[in-house]
Amino acid sequence: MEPIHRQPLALQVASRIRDLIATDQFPPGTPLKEVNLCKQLSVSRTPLREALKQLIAEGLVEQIPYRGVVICNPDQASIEQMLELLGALEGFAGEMACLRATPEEIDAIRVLTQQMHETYEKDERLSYYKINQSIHRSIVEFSKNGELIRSHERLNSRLYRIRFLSNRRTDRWHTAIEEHDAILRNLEQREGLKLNKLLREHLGHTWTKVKDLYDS
Amino acid sequence: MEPIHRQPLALQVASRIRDLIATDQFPPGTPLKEVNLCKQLSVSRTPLREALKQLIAEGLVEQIPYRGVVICNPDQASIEQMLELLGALEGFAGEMACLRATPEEIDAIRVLTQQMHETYEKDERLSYYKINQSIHRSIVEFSKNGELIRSHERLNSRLYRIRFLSNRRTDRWHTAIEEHDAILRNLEQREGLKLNKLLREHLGHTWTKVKDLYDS
DNA sequence: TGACGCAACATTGAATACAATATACAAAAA
DNA sequence: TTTTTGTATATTGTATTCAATGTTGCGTCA
Repeated sequence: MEPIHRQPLALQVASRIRDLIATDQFPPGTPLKEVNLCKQLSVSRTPLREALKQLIAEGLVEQIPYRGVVICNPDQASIEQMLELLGALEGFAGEMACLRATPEEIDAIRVLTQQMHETYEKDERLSYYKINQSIHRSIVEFSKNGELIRSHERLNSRLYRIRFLSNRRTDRWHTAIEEHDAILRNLEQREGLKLNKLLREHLGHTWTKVKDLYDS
Repeated sequence: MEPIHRQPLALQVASRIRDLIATDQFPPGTPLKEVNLCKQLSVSRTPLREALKQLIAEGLVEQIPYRGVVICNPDQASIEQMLELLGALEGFAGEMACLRATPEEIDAIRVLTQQMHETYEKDERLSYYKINQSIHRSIVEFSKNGELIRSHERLNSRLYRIRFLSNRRTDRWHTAIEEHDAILRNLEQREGLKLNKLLREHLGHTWTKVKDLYDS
């Protein structure tokens, strides 16, 4: 029988702060003062500090001894590296998915890709963004490798904000859709190596989009 | 001038426990009682708890609410998944290293590979193991991707113990050496794709070694 | 004899209190 | 006026205390 999952306070606090970062309510550079946050979240310092430790381990915030923790503001170089790694992870996941995904699972990707087209027609940015994330996350899940899924999840959450910001630019939208069609095709035909390459390039394009954002 | 790096107590505690796990002084299943550990390490519960939070985030230990922390005992399936991911990371790192490693860095790999041969001649297991780790870590470093390096480091530390245990078996030793020669050759000739494949297979063989250990 | 319930104990979760360290500002000296 | 130094204050690091929860064992009753 399914056991009941408890949620220690520290975990709840951690995910709350994670959301606040992802939605840019705590933009990079924001100092996280313990006593302030304690009041705002109405918890004591102990669970808050444990939550912060977790976020540090995830790389979302950084800590300087006796000077508190601040939201990380990754520079261009680290973002490029993160996206490069994310591409490698997704590419490999795609390759494994070609071996391990069930036909039903591939159907799900087909549906999502179709929905993505619809958001494009209707010019619905936010929906597009979310569906795009779903597709990528699903492909990774279909690799059936739990470690890979977790690594991807962690890294992706660190990039959530920056990708969201870069999503506003319209330039590459159409190309991105075409790439997703190609991704679907190669998954259907279980062309692992090609899919790997495709996904890596896809993430590489994301980097150029982000770079534009920074340069402008 | 080089700033002085401080080491908060929690970090020191974390790395100490990490070592104790890697060297099998805390074998899987060991329950980590807070008050006991506090006495042994002579720190109070707060920094210890923060250290444990970090180890949980790294996946070395797991926590059940109100029931404490125990050393993880990954089953065969998770070890296989971890090694598969490690192979993907190292493979990709190798590919990038072919693009980015300097001739001097490749020389360093050459030297290490030579030393590895010597340990084989002299039948020095422990040295072999350490040199092997050095080679793999170096290749990852030469990818010049900090995120990749950190991810690899984290995952590798979780596998440290199990790989160490499987190192005792002699069966595949000679083959492993030959594979390292091939790895060196492909790095020298900057054959990124081939090196990627090679490293992935190399880690795949590690899995069969570990599997034997479990099955016997 | 076995099962149930209760109570005492052990252990973790959370909050608070205290100590160590860094920063900011003001006063004094050059 | 500028620099330096000392002190006050804010903030984090660590220890201790209190509360909540889980477990174990014993005694009683069927």
